[in-house]
Amino acid sequence: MKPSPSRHQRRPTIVDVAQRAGVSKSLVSLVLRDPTSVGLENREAILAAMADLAYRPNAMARGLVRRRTGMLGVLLSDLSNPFFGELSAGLLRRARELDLAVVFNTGNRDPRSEEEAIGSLLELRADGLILAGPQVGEEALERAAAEVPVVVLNRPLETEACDCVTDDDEAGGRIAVEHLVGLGHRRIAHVDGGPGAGAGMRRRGFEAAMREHGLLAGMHVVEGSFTEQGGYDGARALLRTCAPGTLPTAIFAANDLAAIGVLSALEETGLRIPDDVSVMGYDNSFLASLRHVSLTSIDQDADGLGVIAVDRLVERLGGGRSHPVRVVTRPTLVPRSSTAPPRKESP
Amino acid sequence: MKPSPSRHQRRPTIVDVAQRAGVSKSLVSLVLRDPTSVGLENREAILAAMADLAYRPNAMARGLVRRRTGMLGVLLSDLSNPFFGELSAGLLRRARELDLAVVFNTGNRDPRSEEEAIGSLLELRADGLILAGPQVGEEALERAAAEVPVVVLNRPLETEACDCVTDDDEAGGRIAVEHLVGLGHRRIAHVDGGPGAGAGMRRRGFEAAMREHGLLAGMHVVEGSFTEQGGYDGARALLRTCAPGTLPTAIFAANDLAAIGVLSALEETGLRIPDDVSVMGYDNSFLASLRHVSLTSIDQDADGLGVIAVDRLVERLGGGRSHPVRVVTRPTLVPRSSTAPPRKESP
DNA sequence: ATGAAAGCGCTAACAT
DNA sequence: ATGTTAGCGCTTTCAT
Repeated sequence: MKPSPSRHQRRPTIVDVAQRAGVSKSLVSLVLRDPTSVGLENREAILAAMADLAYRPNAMARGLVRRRTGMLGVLLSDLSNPFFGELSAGLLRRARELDLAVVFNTGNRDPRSEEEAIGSLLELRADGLILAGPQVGEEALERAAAEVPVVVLNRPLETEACDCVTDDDEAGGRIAVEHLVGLGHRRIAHVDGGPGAGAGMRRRGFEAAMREHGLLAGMHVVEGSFTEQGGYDGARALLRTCAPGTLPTAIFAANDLAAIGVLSALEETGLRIPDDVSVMGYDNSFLASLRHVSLTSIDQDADGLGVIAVDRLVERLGGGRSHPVRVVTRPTLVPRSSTAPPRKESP
Repeated sequence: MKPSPSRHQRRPTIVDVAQRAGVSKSLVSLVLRDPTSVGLENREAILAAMADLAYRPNAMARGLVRRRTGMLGVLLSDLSNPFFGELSAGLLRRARELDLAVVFNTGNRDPRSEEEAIGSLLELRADGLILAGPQVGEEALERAAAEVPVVVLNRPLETEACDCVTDDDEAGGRIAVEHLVGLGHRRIAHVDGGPGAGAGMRRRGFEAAMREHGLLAGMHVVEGSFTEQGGYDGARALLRTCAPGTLPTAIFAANDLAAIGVLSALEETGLRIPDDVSVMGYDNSFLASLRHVSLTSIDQDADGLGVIAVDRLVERLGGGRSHPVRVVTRPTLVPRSSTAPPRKESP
């Protein structure tokens, strides 16, 4: 009969290891950090004892005294957006390389629960925070930054309290226009991302480039969001409001998800892509690369952003820098088969 | 001139709060757990002090003495698969409801790095582990289970050391066949998931149902994988090997991603969906629901699986159960527009 | 090269 | 109702 039914046994501590190896805890602790600093004989005894007991150092106890947990806290605004999946992949990979653990959390785009989520990461004593597209107010960001270094991703910031790394969304908007104009399009519409972070910049870039090309007359901007539904609704609105024959020959959506919504709305109306209308997205997520979709998109290298974020944070943690830093990455065009020159209408 | 340039100030401890409120640490500790058990006057003084200092309890210190961290460790086999995105959403939501933090990690489907990832979660002293589709050997699972309760998701298990919750993939395979046969299909192919967890069961369900319907003659099974590429390659193989006129009228892919690959391969050949060929996926991920895709799929309720996993784990943690449990959920059919009756060829 | 001792911030008996 | 005390498992001077 088992003593306590299937209870998990007390896990071995550093003292257990020390006893079994016949040394003091200090020596065991030393071996953990720098085995060579311990005499060969003792070292081997300790190593053996650790293996026998399946000893696993307690990161909390260590964190308590070291005042550093080796954990990075990450807030993702949205688990279901593939962009964040790719971001976390980069993040995790880099963190592992640096031997850091990552604690994820999300607030589901709700400012209140985001604050709670951040609070929870802080209670766990994450050494630093990476906030991807947070919706909380800047005061909340500053409060967090008063406790640990904070890197904010993909959200333009006023405050100097946080580091900030973001894709140049305005440039992205311009690149989209350049691509379409280069193809010969003159009537171009944008289904924007609504109030989401970065949406405004993409729209401004789009508008500015259109203006510079003297294409304001044929420009349309309709409201959308960063979801498939948003793109669908935006495209429907476009279809509804445009006089026949003045329909844009190209549509640039705020992100890939929305672009897929646009695709659907157009196809439902019997329009062919890219023959009748060209469509572009943003993010170059795996959705865009699906053969069935094959969407021309603007790549903001989510994976790379994750890596940069970790590196900036670690730089701060190491005390190597104390002034805030703004990193702005350049998006790039990834042409696929959803864009093509417009059909010749009148020569 | 700042004392130490932009260093983060020492964070207030329970002692700081106690001093400021003019009481002992114990009282502060009490207020943290049950405010009503403390005299009104002191309680208010303590609450005020906490607010003034922006005090945040140190979860590590607490965890050290309580022998419980309130953290759940979660291993995801693949960040980029939407299935896991939806799973984590359910997981996180339920965990938050129960006031538990979640620590994510991944081993990128590599057994060795998965073991490391699990080790890291264990060092952080996660109270329990949820492993979604792990690739590690059963001994590794047993070793982990010796330290904390472990719930394994979507992987059939021999060992009794872990709880195990999984979708009934074999039933899923049968459901797919029933749906297609009900529509009138007789020549049906399956692009399988290769060596991935659950792939074998789906295939077996498919084969069994085909046999029961006496459809073995028109059955094809080709190798694929849980990726778009796998589906694409599988469908190409099918197209290549089938004699003209004997091409299956329906294809069931191992998951949605693969189904999208199948879609692409068929479309490239000029085949129309569902007019020429019906296509089904598995997972009912958001991919399937994209209007542009609109894929009939088998739903295994990823979100719900996440909830169940947390609940099972918590049940163990509470000591409410010590024998292992197997939860098998029933998948359901979600019909969309990628399946339809086959074209009448010969009446 | 090794050990002793003093905490890290908190909780949980045990007093009062 | 409130204070005292003894750790939780570990690191880290400081001696030896």
